[in-house]
Amino acid sequence: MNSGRRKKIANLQDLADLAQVSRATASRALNNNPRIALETRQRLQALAHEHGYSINRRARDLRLQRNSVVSVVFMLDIRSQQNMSDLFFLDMLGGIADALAAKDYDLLLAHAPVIDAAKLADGRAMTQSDGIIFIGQERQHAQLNELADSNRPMVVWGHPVPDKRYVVVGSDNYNGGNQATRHLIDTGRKRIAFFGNTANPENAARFEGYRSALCDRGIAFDPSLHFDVPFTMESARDTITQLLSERTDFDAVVCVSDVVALAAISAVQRQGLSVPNDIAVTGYDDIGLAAYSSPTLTTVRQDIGRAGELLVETLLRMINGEACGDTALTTELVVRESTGQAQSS
Amino acid sequence: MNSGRRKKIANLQDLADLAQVSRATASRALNNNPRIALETRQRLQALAHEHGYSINRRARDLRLQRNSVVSVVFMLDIRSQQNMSDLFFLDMLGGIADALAAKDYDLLLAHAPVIDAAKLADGRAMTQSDGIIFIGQERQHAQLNELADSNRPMVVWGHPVPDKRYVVVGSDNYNGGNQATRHLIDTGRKRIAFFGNTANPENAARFEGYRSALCDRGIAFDPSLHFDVPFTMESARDTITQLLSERTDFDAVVCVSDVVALAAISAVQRQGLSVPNDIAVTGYDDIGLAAYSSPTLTTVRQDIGRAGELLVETLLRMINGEACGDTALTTELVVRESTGQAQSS
DNA sequence: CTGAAAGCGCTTACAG
DNA sequence: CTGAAAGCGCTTACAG
Repeated sequence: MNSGRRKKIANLQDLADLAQVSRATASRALNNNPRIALETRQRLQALAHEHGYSINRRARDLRLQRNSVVSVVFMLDIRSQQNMSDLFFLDMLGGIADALAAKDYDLLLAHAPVIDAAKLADGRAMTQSDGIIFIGQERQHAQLNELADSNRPMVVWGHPVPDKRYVVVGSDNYNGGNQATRHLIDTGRKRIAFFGNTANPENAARFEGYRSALCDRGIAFDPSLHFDVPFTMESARDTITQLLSERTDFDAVVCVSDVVALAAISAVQRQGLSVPNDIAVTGYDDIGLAAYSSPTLTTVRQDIGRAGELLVETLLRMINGEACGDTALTTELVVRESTGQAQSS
Repeated sequence: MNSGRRKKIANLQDLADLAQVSRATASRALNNNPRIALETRQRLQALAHEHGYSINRRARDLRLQRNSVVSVVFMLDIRSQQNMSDLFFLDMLGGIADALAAKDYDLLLAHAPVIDAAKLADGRAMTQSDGIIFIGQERQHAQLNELADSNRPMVVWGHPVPDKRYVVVGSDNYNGGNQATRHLIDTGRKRIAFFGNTANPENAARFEGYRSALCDRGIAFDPSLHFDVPFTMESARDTITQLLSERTDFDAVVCVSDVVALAAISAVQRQGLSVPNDIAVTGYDDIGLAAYSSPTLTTVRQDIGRAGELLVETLLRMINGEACGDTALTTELVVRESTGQAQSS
């Protein structure tokens, strides 16, 4: 008759005592090691479950010299709702979380709006994880390169910049920009502007796609139709409103993001013009709202949940010592109301 | 002459060897223990920094019998952009991340769209962290109660339900609903509808605030003006469009969220009516887009970054053994274009 | 098929 | 002011 049967099982030793086996056997049983008799394994596993015991991962990982942790570093300021495309990143975060969970890795979330390479290199995200995923490459390229030199597994969401020393997963930005522009040309637009700041590598590639689409269709590129527009909703609308009050000698605009596109639509409408009748507009990202604006937004979509998975797959391969190349996700043009057939000309 | 001066410092022993002290002294020095000579401390700290060594948290935490980890469980499906108010949660996540970092806790992110109490109770989020923050109370109240019985520190973002056994931090929903409704009455609206599903406790409280505002101003509550509307943008617009085709015998509507409000505006406009001239609309949350819709949206705002901090503060107090009560965040009405003064009547 | 023992990297009471 | 030793909870080569 065992007394104290309901005693709290706090560690492997307690469980082993209860089952009348050694700690080693208990460990093997819980890890389903085939060297242990099946019956013993099942008995131990049932016992563990019954008493709500599960292996202490901290101790296991210490012993196994690993972390089972992947850090995700958000290099955007997520504490401001200005940048609507953050929504896009939440979706990606969900994809990453699910993919990591499937591989039994923990997701350590770090928020580092301004990346301080030296500080980050010393920090936990870097030193106590098996690898890192960086979200929001933006203009922090130099610091990322610096971190890459530490030779720890890392992968960055963004666009491959020529002298980068890290692995990148991102959208096929060139093709995305190209698709949007071709669609506008094909629906009869003649003077197509480009809205967006091309200091950002992703935007620069979208811009290249735009230029070559024009070229392919025999339309001369007019540099005066490239307008630098801020990335946030707030300033984008002001800038575009200002711009439209000065000139509207274009019949379409390719925007670098849905946020910018929505700002553009709003500004065009305030100017008393119609989208798409007077000016057609395309976005990029296909955020949830794109299907619900008035008019609904034609945009370049990518499977962002899949992007999260891909980031994880790539990182895990690197953790396992494989060499990995960059990946560009396929883009797809989603045609909605903001780009109807050109009316005149 | 030390040879191998650039040898990799992998642990405390290496550092101690290099500095010609014992492991114990090295440990105390890095933890800035005043029992160690100041000079020794500084020397060791400099050495650690120089060689890029930092204490292995896994080992430290194992020894210290703690985790230094807080789990954040997202009970929403973040992998779908339908629910625009997710944006709201990303912002909250930022607040949580920053508050935890300030307290030297790691943030373990778990995505559990459908919460399985039994599974979660066994899982890492629960067993290997010092406490848990749940985001997205919604209708998972029963499971949360079940988890609460494990007596582990946990705090939930949501609304205090009568028989709950967990600590809640949330918006002052009653007051929020009340503010919005009073504002509509004060600007001359007579027949004010309510859009939203009140099975959700937060929404139910907002509804109560709406009802009592009517009552206070001597307006009879008309149950036929309460419409159940789905929470997602997609279905909300369809439902409201359908609704408006049947009846429009109201001149204002209090919506349970900005998402619903934006859907409502869009549906009203499709009906050929004007917001706010024919129907005024209020939202809830003040998501980034609220300031950029057409018309811009009058809504109930709460300081969501502060909400994140509050969740963390509360949880940390519980981890330290304090008993904690619920907290309701102050709400603030932000008046924009969607609720101009009533034109007629 | 199972167990005794060593050791992952740390911290701290105890001793000096 | 500093060190030797024990131990946090686990896993695994080695031995039987």
